[in-house]
Amino acid sequence: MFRGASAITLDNKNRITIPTRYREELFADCQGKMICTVDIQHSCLLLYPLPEWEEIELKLCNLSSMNPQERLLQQVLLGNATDCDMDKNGRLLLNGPLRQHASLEKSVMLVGQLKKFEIWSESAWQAQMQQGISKIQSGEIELTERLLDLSL
Amino acid sequence: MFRGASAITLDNKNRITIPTRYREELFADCQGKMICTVDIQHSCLLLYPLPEWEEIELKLCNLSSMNPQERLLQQVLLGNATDCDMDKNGRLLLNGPLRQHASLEKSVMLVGQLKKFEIWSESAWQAQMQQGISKIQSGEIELTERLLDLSL
DNA sequence: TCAAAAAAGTATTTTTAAGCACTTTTTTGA
DNA sequence: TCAAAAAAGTGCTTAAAAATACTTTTTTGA
Repeated sequence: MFRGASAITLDNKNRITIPTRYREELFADCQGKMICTVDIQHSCLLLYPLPEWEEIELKLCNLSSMNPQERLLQQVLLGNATDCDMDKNGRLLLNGPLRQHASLEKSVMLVGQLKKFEIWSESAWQAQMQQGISKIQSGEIELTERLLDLSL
Repeated sequence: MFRGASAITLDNKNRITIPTRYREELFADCQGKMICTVDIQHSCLLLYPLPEWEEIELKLCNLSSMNPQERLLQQVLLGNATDCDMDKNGRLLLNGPLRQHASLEKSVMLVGQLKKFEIWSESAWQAQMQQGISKIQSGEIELTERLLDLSL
């Protein structure tokens, strides 16, 4: 399970270094083999250990390609899915389309979200956190059954 | 079970010293391994012994990332969740984003809240206590079933 | 006044990032 | 079609920064 946000840099070969504290778990999960694709709600990327991604692929496989919305999801998610293998120094290469979707420049955030990571540009992540917290504090969120169950 | 508020200081390496009276219990619970994240209602931090936090993580895991509100909560809580291990002097390091969320400067309050701690800037804590008590005394709080059941 | 705890200061280790060199693949032009 | 050049990918090394450990000083409370 991954958690926490780390500020990292995209080097001039378009690689990011995975923080060392995640590497052991990643090698156990997937020998460093991961899949990166675009997020459909935000300008960020999603990074999955291969076995996790394969479960998602199964679900995508069960969508109907006759339903335009379901097909669109398949196209976007699968079309952007890229194999990213950690190199011997714990780095991942991010290709152009992925970087563009998330507007990645030099300063990048890698955010642990349990079974996956999110990859954000630093400025976009900070904006997301600020407006997220103010949204929650101002009561703009509807408390679903599941949320009420969440006593912190 | 933790209770009571302690005034402590944030040193110039951004560490806080956990009062000694909590240390024995913390070592028994989690060998000093704790998770700190932001509070979503106030400008303060929440500090959990690892096993307590893992229960919350399980609940967060069952939220739907397709629902924007549920996903936002995951992002805020998990994205800010930071491993904090007590060092041999019983200290914890607090990173930048956490300190900023709670506006922590030198004077900090560590407040025991049963299974977790809250971390406040001293001034924010005093304000919260003052207006909290006056709110309760002026009857501004709605008495729910659960509150009526609470005979002090 | 003494002892224990907290805070501050110092040193060491680990981690990250940046620079450089080498290899492989792709493109281009003869 | 082939060879040369360019581009892209990979790996290693060094230097800076951050985290961690250790020690000393100061404060607090008994």
